[in-house]
Amino acid sequence: MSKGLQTRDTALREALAQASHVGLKNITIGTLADSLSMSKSGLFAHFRSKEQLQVDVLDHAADLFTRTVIQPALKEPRGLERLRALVDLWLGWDGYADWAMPGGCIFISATMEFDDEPDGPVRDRLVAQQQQWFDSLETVIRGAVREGQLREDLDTLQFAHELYGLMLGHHVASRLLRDPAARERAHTALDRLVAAASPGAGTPAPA
Amino acid sequence: MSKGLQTRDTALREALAQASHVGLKNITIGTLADSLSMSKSGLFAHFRSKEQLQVDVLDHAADLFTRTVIQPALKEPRGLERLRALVDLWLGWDGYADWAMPGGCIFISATMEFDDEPDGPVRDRLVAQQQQWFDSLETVIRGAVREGQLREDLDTLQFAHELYGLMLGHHVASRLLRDPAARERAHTALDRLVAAASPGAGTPAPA
DNA sequence: GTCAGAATCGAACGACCGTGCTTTTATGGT
DNA sequence: ACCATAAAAGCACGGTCGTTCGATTCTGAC
Repeated sequence: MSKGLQTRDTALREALAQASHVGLKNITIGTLADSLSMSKSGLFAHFRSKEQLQVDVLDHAADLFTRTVIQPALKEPRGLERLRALVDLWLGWDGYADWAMPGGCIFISATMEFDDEPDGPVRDRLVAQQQQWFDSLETVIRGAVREGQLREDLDTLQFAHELYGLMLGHHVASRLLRDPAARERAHTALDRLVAAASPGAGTPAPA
Repeated sequence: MSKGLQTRDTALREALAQASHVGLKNITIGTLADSLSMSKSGLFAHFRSKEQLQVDVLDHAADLFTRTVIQPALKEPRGLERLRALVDLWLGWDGYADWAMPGGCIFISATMEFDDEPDGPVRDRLVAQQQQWFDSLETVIRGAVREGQLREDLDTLQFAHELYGLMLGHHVASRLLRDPAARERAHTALDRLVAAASPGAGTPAPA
């Protein structure tokens, strides 16, 4: 790898770490340069604008997410086992303290920062990534359906959304409220979610 | 109301609106002053620091939340009816477009901004508010238990957390993904949550 | 070892940041 | 109508922001 690409990579790693706890909007070329013992302008040259840096950080994070969450989960046998592995890896990702993302999942914080922003390169990329993530979730869920472990007529997209909500709840409980029971609560919620989608479960309740 | 308090109130209203879409961290005395056709220093005098302004904005939002969500819900008969009313009002609150909070629920965005911040006046206030909100949720849920509409041995705190996760999911679906089905999905999730907690429902599934 | 090109630096820019001070203007009780 | 006081304005400060540009140093193929 050429010197330039190597520096760029190091910079992105540090930028991700900083973005995870001050927010993607609030990373600063100057602060980042200091952390890397570089000049502002020297660092700046690698990305041609702050906006581009933000997009690159998102891409870097997505790569990392794929390698540390999605791919390992795909090694588990298809079905509920894979789904549970995915959730566990996901919970681990959100708690990636000390290295990579001391401030917790960057996609969650970036979502809240850019959700009501007008369209733009950063928001667009983020939306695309999240939609792709929902696709992956649905695929894994459908795997469990095909294995006969979840019921045939399950609304897999709804399931994916509820799973996502569960993870968001975990994020708040563990990070803001610092609740030691957060992880256990997430598992409980997942169990209930799976139970309601099991082939045995009757059509639920009155509206 | 004296002139000073009136100005202060107007300022807080505007500050809340701006904070809801640039984030509580990123509101600016200067921008805020311009929006109010005031001088920076004239506005600044009302709050003695930016940090104090942020705390005051949170308090202002909490007041508004109590008046528009909690109190109206308390007019419904205790039990599931009240719980569903609360959720509907809550969904409305998160979509308070055009006035008050064009950027969606400020507590959600503030949570993501301050979750991994060290303790401080702003974070502390936010945590206290959220914990109080969880208490209110639990109280309403317990009301449904006492009415015999939810089962006796229900873990009401777990229920509250899952309900909160559901709302967070709605926030993402409606604001980031702009999914028109977001509200319907939230209702579906609530139905499932209630169904699983109904007195009829058997002890769910294998671990 | 040379030399083109890549990588980095240093200095500067205009703009805006939060905050402190002093002065001007508006308010409202008497 | 007066006047103490409250509210707002004006101005300045040191700092940081993203970005530009020209000069400098380093890298790596030949």
